[in-house]
Order: sequence, then C-alpha cells, then structure tokens
Amino acid sequence: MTATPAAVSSARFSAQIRSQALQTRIMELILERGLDVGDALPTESELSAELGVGRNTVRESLKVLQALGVIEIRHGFGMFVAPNNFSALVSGLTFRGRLSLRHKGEEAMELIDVRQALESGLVGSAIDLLTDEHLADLRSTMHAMEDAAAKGESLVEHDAEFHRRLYAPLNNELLINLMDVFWQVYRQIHEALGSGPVNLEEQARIHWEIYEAVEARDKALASERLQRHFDGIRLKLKDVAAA
Amino acid sequence: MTATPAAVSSARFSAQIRSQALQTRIMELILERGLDVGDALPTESELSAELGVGRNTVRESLKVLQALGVIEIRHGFGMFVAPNNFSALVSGLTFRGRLSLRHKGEEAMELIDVRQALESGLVGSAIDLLTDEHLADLRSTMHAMEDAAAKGESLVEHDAEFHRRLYAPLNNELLINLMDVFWQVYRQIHEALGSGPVNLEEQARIHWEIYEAVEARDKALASERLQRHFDGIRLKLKDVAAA
DNA sequence: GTGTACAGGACATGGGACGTCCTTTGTCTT
DNA sequence: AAGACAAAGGACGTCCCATGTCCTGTACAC
Repeated sequence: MTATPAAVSSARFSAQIRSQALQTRIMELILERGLDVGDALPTESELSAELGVGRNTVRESLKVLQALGVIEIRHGFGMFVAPNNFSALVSGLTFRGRLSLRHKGEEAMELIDVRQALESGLVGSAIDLLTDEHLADLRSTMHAMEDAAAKGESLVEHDAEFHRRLYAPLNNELLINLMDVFWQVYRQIHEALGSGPVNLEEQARIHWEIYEAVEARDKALASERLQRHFDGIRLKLKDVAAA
Repeated sequence: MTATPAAVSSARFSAQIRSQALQTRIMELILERGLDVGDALPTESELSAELGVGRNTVRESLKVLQALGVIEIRHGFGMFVAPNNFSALVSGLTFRGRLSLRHKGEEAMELIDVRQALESGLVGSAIDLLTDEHLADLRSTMHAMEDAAAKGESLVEHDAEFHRRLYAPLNNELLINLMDVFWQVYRQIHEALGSGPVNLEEQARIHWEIYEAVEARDKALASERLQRHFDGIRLKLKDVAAA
C-alpha cells in the first residue's frame, strides 16, 4: 500500500489483526448464512455471545462495518446488510485532501487527476452504449442546469447529476459511486477553502459543449472537452489554495 | 449515492448523524491543531473529556477513523495521524464483491471494468512521463516474475508490482492506492472462489507483451494489450463464478 | 375501522475495572 | 563505558453493567 516505516510496522500486530479478524468473522457470518441486502443480522448481544467477545468489542467492529458500507444500523430496530454505499469514503478522503492542502494540495490535485482520467477515458465507452433515452435525460439535466444558472442558484447538484447521467450507459454502479465520491470530496474541499466567486454562465456553457460533443457521438471531442473541463477545475483549485 | 428507500431514510437520523458528527469533530480537531502525518493525537481519555462523551463512544469513532485510514492506533502507545492508507476499502469492497458473486457477480465485474478503464486509459499518460529508470524498474519486475513462473511460484506479488510500477511515472499516490485496492479485492474474491489452475507461463507472457509495448512507447498498442489482459481476467472470473 | 397508548426489543451512551502491550528508563553486568 | 536485561508507567483493548433513546408491533378505546 503505502511505504510504512520499518520502525512502525513492527508495532501494532496482535491487536490490529484481532480487530480486523473480528470484522472479517462478522462478514463471513453474513456470507455463510446467505444473508442478502436488506436482511437482518443477529442482535449485538447474540453476536457477542456467538463470537465469544464482549458487546462493546462487537460494537466497535460493527461501527467499522457500518462506516465501510457493509451494514446499516438502525437505532432501536436492528442491523441489516446494507445496499451499496460509498459515503464512508467521502469523509476519509475529504480529511486527507484538507490535510494535504495545508502543504501543497498535492492529494487534492491527485484526486482531480484520477477523476479526469476516469471520465475522459470512459466517455468513449459511454458514447458507444448511449441510447436516445440517455441523451434525453442528459439534455433535461442541462436545461435544469441552465435554469439554475439563470436564477443565480448553485449548480452543484446539476453538475453532479450531469456527470452521473453521462456515465449511466455503462451501467456500472461502482463507477458511478466512485465518481460521486470524488465529486463530493472535491466539493467539500472547495467549500472548506471558501469558494471564490463562480461564473455560473460559463459553467453551464462548458457543460453544454460537452453535451454537444456527446450528442454528436464525437468521442475524441467529448474526451478533449472533458479534459479541458478538468483542467479548468484544477486551475481554480490551485488559485483558491494559493489564496 | 445509491437509491435509498424513502421508508428507510426516515429512520436513522439522530444517532447516525451524531456518530458522524463525532468523527468529524475529531478530524477537525486534528486539522485545527495543525497535526500532521505521524503526529500523536490526544489520548482516548483526553478526547473523551474534551469532546464531552464517554470513552466507549470516542473509541467507536476512533475505530471508524482508523478503518477509514485517517488515524493509526498503536496498542499501548497512542494514536497518530496516519499516512495514506486505503487498505480499509479492501475489506469492504471484497465483501461486496463476494456478496454479489452469489447472484451474478455483477459487482465483481464492475470492479474489473473500472480497473480496465483506469489502466488502459492512463497507460498513455504514463508512457509520456516514462523515464529510463522507470523502464528499468519495470524490466526487473518482469524478470522477477519470469523467475517465479519458472519455479512454479505464485505471481500475485509480481503482478501487483508490475501494475504499480507501470503507473509510477504519473506520481499519483491516490491512483496507485486505488488500483492496489482493486487489485487486492479481485485477488481476494478470486481466492474465496477457489482459484482454478493458473497458467504461469502465459501470465508472464502477457505481461511481457505489455512491457514491450510500453518500452516501444506505443501507447495504442499498450492500451490494447492491457484491454486484452483484462478481457482475459474477466472471462476467467466468469468461468470460476459459473463453476 | 381507525387512531392512540403502551410494552417490548434493540441500539446508544456512559462509567468503571482490569488486562495487554509498548516504550522508556534505570540498573546491572561485562 | 557500552550493552543487555528488568521494572515501571502510560495508553490502548476488552469487558460488564446500568441507563437512555428509539423503533416496531400490539392492544385497547373510540
């Protein structure tokens, strides 16, 4: 993973792995019992008894699994196998991004890079699978974005929706989730920095241009315009970070 | 994020957000105090007192932050701001992949798709930034892989190393971490399924071909061979899942 | 039949006690 | 004087128990 100093790696072995082992045991218990999304897990007390560990210990692992999006905990009702949920990543990545901004903002830039690579790299495949229906969805999102821009409202939601729908043809939930995470992290970092004034009209125009390239099914042009879109985001982030 | 049934979203509000709020408070405490990677956090007791919540409650949040890779907990010594670490994602995604394999293995396939898009989409940029030194690293990895194949040893580590080094020129830690996560998840899913017989020589040959395209700085060819590499992985996964 | 009140179950939180582990420090030996 | 060993202290790990909070389902009254 990352370069771990040898001095540190000797430490944290027994406790660390026991905790992880407990999480794994719970996950395997779910798999073994054939529980599916939405099914209820045993109660905390039952798990505590079955796994032979205290309830608090179980709870810590349970909380981790919840943060990882594996289970969903509903106060007073029970615990359930969760549907796909990557919101956990958001807070972790946001923290890391903000932490890095204190130095040179490298990690925040890396995040933009990854998003740029993913989106501009995949728009071709998305265009291949694009149906008229997808195109109509995309167009309605653009109209909504334009309306919002005219009213001076924030475009964040429409922006997110645009990118989400752009890759909907790929039918890849993991991808959508990942891009959503990146998007939210970028947004939160931006907010934490105190966003400068945004040019709503220009933002809408840029998305229109991307849409037009997609509608024309011009993969190269769409990819290039997406690249430029992200170049702009990167510059903006750099400006704000410098200020 | 994902479609959350309205019936569920009404639930889990107070407890959920309080827990998340506590995590956020701890993260902001880190940011406010200017703690950097490797610095020590207050002790659990101190945090408990400062934040005005019980130690058990603090510990649950702390465990989550550890799972998110925000902090590192060293038994008997203290807690520290962690270096980049995405290993947390691995277990969560692995679980999700295994869960999906019971149905149609869609999510596992999606994971391959994302990895394929990332790698074949980024190899061009990597080649642009490739230095002779990077190339030498890559070649030595290939030799190591070949040796292992000749001895009949597993290639997993060398395989991972190859892909890691292939994108080293991009100098993007986030990307490397993400790809590592995907790679490990794939491997664990594969292991959980009970991997069939693997053709070591063929595996090494495929990587040699990719290496040759990279060495020749032929972006299109490298991208195409990476695509084929992943197509093969996808087929194999499908076979194993069907069995 | 509908709406409200109550009881039960389950998670949330807090506090305390004890165990385990790691680091440091100090002493003893060589 | 340098190194090895041992003890002490601090901090996390695990556990129990008590109480609060929340949700669901049922039973009762209207």
